[in-house]
Amino acid sequence: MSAYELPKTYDFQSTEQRIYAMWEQKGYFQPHNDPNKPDFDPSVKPFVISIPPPNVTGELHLGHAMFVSVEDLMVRYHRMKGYSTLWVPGTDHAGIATQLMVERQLIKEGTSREAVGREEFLRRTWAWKEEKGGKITNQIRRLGASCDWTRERFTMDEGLSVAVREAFVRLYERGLIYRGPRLINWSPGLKTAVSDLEVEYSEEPGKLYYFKYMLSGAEDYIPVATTRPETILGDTAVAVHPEDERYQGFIGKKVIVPILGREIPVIADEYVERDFGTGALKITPGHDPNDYQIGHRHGLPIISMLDESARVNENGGAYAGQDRFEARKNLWADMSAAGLTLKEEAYTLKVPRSQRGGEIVEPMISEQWFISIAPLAEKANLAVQTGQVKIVPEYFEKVYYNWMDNIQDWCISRQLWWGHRIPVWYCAECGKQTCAREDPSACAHCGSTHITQDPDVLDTWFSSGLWPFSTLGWPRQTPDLQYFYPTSYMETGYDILFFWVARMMMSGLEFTETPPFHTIYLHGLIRDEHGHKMSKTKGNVIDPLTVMDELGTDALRFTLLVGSSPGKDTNLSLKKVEANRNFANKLWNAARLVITLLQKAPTAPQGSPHWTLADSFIFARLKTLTRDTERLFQTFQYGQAGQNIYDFFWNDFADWYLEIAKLQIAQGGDHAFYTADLLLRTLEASLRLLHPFTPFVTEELYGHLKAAAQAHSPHLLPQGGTWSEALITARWLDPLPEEGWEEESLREFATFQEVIRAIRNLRAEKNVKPGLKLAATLAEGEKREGLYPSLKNELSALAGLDASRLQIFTTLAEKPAGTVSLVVSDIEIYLPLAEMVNPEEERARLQKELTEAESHITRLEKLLASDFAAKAPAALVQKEREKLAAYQQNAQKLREQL
RNA sequence: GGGCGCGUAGCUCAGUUGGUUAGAGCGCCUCGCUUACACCGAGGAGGUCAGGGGUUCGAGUCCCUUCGCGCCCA
Repeated sequence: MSAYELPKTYDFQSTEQRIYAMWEQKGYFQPHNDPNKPDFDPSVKPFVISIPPPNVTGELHLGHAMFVSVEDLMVRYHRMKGYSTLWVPGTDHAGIATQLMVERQLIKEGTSREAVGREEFLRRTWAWKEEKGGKITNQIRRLGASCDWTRERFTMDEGLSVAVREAFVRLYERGLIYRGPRLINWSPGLKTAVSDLEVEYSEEPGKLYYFKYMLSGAEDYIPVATTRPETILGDTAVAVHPEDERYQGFIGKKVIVPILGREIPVIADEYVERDFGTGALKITPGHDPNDYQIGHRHGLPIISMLDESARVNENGGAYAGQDRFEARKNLWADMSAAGLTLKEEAYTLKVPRSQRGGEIVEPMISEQWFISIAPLAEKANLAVQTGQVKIVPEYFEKVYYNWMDNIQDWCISRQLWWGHRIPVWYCAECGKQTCAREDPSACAHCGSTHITQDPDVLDTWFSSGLWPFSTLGWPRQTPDLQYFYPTSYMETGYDILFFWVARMMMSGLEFTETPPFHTIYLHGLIRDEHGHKMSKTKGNVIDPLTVMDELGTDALRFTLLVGSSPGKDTNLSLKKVEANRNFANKLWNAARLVITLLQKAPTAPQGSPHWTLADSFIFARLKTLTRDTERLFQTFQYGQAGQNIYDFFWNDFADWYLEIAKLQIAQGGDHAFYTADLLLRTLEASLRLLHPFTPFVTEELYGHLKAAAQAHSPHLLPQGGTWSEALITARWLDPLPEEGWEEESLREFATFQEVIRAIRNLRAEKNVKPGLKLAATLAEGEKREGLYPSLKNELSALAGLDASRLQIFTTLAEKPAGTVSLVVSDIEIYLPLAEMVNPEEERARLQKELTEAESHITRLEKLLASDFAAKAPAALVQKEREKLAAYQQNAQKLREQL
């Protein structure tokens, strides 16, 4: 017999790349039922996920590792279930980030974006993308992502650009896109508009400045407080609360803007908080969103006092040309000199900072493109309300509604070069706009050829919003689009629910008249082991690539998937990953043992199987596991599912069944054959259930197990009867139904485990030498007559008894002399340890057990005498009655010992 | 200000239609290199499930409330 042997530890480093290459090369990542091929069967159900496209400039971080782990699990599960599974990968062009990167390179070369010009800049950006853009996708491959790389997309690809163009033109034609001056968030560093969503408000120490707004033609003044004195230059009113007695007399009068000397009105508005500051509010509609609205209500003029670099412009009088913070200092100093200041107070500001780079953004009036979003939002809201689209976890539905109900028009233009250019041309002669699917050569209104295209590009999220259908070929009705769309799940982090998911919902409903997916699964964010956000400054960043190098991809994936639940943040520690590396090794070694054992078994059975108690136990447990796993997968509780499989494999299978199986194999004959058969089936089933979690080690072991089994015997087959070419495409193990015999086997095996634990416990307590085999006498009780004699070997081996000196009786008339007794349920065990123990201590031990049993008896008697018996489900009551009977028997046996 | 969530063993967390004696990993204590695994095995200590009230035969789980913490939106 040529022995099939495995190395002593699982070497993930030599395995992962090889396995991934094999999967990809064999085409397993592609849907098995492809609408572009002649044998396509439209009746086969597809399962589709579009990847949340990472930035093409990106580097792998744990957020990526998380979504890849979850999505790959979903995809592998459905693939094994027989769906025609498609996971579409790709990247987005990340307008700002990519442009910055290329600009930085240009600056290093001593030139600049402006110097090389738009065309050359774009050429260089594409060159950069071609050269370096593949990095993130290769890193995603390392995570084991089983996406169809033949369908990889990029938001700036020709096809996706056509989609963007089509979407823009359609919205334009429907009148949902407009251009105009509005208050937007401006990035002075990047010189572009940024989305409201891309602004974070950080609490920072600052000051509240109190000063005088002098009444025109009088000595009186209104005290006003502000956090940003420089914006005084753009003030167009002072507002007070209409019911504020202090300022009643001022309403309708004029006040004078400090230093500049402009006259502005005092207005009354209920927005003003009387308790804040002085209760009088300066209004700067050109540089504050709330003031902007108040300005609108009162028809106030809007003054922009900053230019695109956030320097004071010509409206700032003497301060023109100064930076915003410089102007703040100077203006305040001048006001102070003029006797217009009152005081300064420490105050915590909420400073608006750009998510990218942390620069302080400036609310400014600017000419931008917008989408009238309300009509789209309404449909998107309805799709969730009607249950067409489900959000997991459910409580995020409220967050979604809340946002949709308060949605603001979406500013889609960016003053960048890298991105989809706005397809609108302005005519120099008639002044009208031409918006077209194909680049026009003449004005659509007057035919003039003097037209110029709008210089702006679209927000990257505009193209990402089309992702689920643009990647499948939309607006063309491709076979992929027809078959794979709408997609199935949208899986991503809850932090981009608004940025991206909401926008896909709106775009999908608008352009394809269907929600782009039926389920939105949101995972939480990953924090460090103490729940802190990871950041470079804190130095607590965990790099997934390093983790994979050191502990293996499967360990990282399993850690991210298990112990986390949907929508909740996960704290990751390397300790956990290490524990799961150990689990992978446990799998490896259990499989190694199974392979060794099955080669020791006969190659064919002689008769039909006689299953032992241990056999029944492990199979019953496996059956329960298959049912639990299915239920948990269907309800998105992947973490719990993984935990269950882990517990089953390590505790039930490795710690208990394998130990017993060694003995059963050693017996030889049919017993050995059927043990090998069950070992194989249980292990193979475990590999299938685990494959979506830990694809590499399970695939590798599947290969070894299959080869070893096939080499040994044609009769050794997996549950279900057939081997698959590879585990990735093996059929999922469907739930195994209960047949009625399981409960008793499980109960009896649990008692057997307790007997062993009781003996081990006593041995440990009494410091019996580990190698010393004890004699023992056991009374198994009438109801299980004959069971323990059949377990003699197993009991001896596991409890450290000497099988030749182990006597088993049904009942015993009297206690053997010189022994210590143990009682488990109604089983009595006697060990010849009398000389090692103090009789008083023994009595105390037994008395303690009796007291405990009696307290249970009292509790259960009380329970069964209460309303419980009448109102609780009958099966439950019955169970409690049985428990009571068991405790009564146990107590009886204990009393006999005392 | 509006909304959402969390508080379970020393640490990090599971615990989903309410139903045994509330679990895991790590850490801790005692043993043990028994030919799958020391990335291991055996045994053990450790919890008023934040506090209070309510619903129920029965509450970590449902409701109310107090305290503490976090997040999102204004």
